[in-house]
Amino acid sequence: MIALVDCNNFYASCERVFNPAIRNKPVVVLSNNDGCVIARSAESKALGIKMGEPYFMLKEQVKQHGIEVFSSNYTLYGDMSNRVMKTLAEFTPNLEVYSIDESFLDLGHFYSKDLQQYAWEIKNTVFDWTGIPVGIGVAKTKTLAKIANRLAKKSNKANGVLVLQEPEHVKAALERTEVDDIWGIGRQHARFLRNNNITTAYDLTLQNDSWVKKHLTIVGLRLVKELRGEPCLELEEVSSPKKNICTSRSFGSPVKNLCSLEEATALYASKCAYKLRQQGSCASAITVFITTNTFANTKQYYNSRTIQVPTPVNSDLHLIQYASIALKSIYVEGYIYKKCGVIVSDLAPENTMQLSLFDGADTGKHRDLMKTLDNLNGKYGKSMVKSAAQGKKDASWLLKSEQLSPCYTTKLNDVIVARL
DNA sequence: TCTGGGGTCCTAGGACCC
DNA sequence: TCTGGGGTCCTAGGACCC
Repeated sequence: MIALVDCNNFYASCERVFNPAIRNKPVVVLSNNDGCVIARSAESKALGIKMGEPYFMLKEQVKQHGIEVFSSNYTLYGDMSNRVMKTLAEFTPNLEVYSIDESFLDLGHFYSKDLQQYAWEIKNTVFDWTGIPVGIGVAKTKTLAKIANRLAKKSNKANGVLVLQEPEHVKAALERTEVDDIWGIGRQHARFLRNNNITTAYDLTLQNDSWVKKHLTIVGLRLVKELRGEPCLELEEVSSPKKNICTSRSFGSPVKNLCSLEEATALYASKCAYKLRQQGSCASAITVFITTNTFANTKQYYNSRTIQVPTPVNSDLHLIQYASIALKSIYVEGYIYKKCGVIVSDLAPENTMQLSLFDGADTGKHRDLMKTLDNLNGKYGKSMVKSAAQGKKDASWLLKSEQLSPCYTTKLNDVIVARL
């Protein structure tokens, strides 16, 4: 049996743990740049606030209902996530951390225990140890566990924990689940299924395998088998290294000049370089893209450029150099830019790197330099030491984060300031 | 005025090989 | 009218996830 443990309204719950004054108030957390709503407490959902709603369209409601608004604080959420996952690891030797707020737990070894009771023990312990409320669904496959989890949260009777084991319970759950709500069925496939009179998960399990494969590909067929109780998706306990890494942001205020774009590109290139080093990879291709604001009624421009490099790299300085060349080749004056980003691809492990015969990249020197840089920044705070190309920390193009909460769990200084 | 930022996998079609 | 039979690799685009 597999359990899916999912944190309720995760970002909003994180804000509440350290701020008791907002525990019974409606809370929303905004996307980067304070753009739109990405997390809502139960009270905010009840007010009808939608996922992805632009914040500027919400200001009246915020005032009217006293909604507590927060910029997203990924330092805090990442640390809280670690605490939750560590707690979950106490309950099983086999666990897959699926996202920042979800984990699959293999409960196969506990068949003799009462699963319902065990799930409750997990739920209560996570809350006691971290302050984060979770929902738990238990079933024979990952896809069914997802369905159980969803119903666990919806049903008053289940109250956050649902075990689907008996065939009649599984069938009832499938009949209560619309195709749109199945994990792995997105908008397009849901519309297609509805057009074919398949409206519930149960309907889908009755379809013929070859028809499913023809229209929903092999991915859809696996999904249908999982719904029927046949496991097709393994628990992935070790996360495999990323094949692409991207860092991109919208600007806090519109950008026209090349100089600001260069600073932003340098910053994102160095973030990509850091992520590469963290997973022990080097990149052979570096892409830079820039775009105007697609929502605005102004002249639009989008372009990107990919540079293949002779020797794979993961040094800030190399990445920044290549990214700058790419940027200059696509920059056109006269547009108002909203966003840019850096993508690194063709990744290879750094210890099996193929060196170029004609390239004097000084790989060893850069490796030592980056190790020192990472050590210093790890000890004294990120961007303590950085390339001058990244510009100053008060640049106007930087993200808007006007309602940021303190990093309660990772920065002592933040907490002291907050208390004062 | 103001609309996020990451990822993965699959398929079809083209170019190429013998 | 008829015009082989395998393959591989790459890319773009589409679908999905959080």
